[in-house]
Amino acid sequence: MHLGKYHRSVDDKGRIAMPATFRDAFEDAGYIAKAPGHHCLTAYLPGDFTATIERLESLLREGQATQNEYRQFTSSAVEISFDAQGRFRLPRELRDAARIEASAIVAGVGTRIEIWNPDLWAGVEADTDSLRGERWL
Amino acid sequence: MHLGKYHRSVDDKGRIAMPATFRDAFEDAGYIAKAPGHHCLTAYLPGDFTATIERLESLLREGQATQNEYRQFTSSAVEISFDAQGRFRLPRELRDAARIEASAIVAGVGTRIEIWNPDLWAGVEADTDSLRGERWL
DNA sequence: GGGGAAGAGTGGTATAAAGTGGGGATTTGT
DNA sequence: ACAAATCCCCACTTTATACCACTCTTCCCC
Repeated sequence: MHLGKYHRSVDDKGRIAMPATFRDAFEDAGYIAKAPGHHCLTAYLPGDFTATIERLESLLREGQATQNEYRQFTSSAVEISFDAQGRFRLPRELRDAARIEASAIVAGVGTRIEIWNPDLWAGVEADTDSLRGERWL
Repeated sequence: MHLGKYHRSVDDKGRIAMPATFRDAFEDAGYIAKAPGHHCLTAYLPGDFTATIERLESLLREGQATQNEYRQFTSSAVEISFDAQGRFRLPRELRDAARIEASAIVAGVGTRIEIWNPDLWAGVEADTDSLRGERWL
């Protein structure tokens, strides 16, 4: 399970340091894809990614998902690897899609890890309307 | 598995550079055919292509596919090879069929690789009606 | 509490690889 | 024989990758 929120710089080559807490879960590789709606990016452990793809392909065969849905998800995804300092490279295409420039928020969101533009992330924290913790605390 | 989206120029000789990520999977050769509906082209690894042909022939025997379907697919296909710079040549016939001119999108779509006219690809990405990622993420 | 070691985050440089454009010889078809 | 298409090199620009260097924090251990 992934927890915690980290602020990271993004240099002009698109390099981001994966927080050390998360890095150990990746065995030298991982995947990044646009989240539906493109508000942020999602980072997957290798196993989680293939499981997600298989779930989507299964829906595709049953006619529950469309070819364009499959195209959008797979074509937005990239495999990442880490350099000796634990950084990975975020292609410009993905940075632009999530409006990420000189810095980003890397957040552990339980089952997944998300990468946000800091200003957009502030919007998540400002959204108190939907907070109804009394149902689950 | 093929992932990622790449923009490529197509010169007046019909040459396209296969993205390096995909190129390694081809052992010096591959196949390109019109996708059903001809919205785009599909590139196959040698093994995937023969498997696709065999699947189609199997459907043909069972009466699930027509002879014209078989004719169209096989006759549209061409074998490709790569030059020293990793480029392959897209015959005019196929470029015209997919409305590809001076540039193209090469997209990894999981089990296959597709080649699109950039404007038509924009239509794929604009198709958000079908986005219901909550079912599989 | 102080000193040292180890790890985490950031920045820069050098080298290799990828992508693009073009020339000229050879082949193909008319 | 001629024009068009194809193939095989070569050259250049941009981008990615692998290293190396430095700072700052944290964590031991004395």
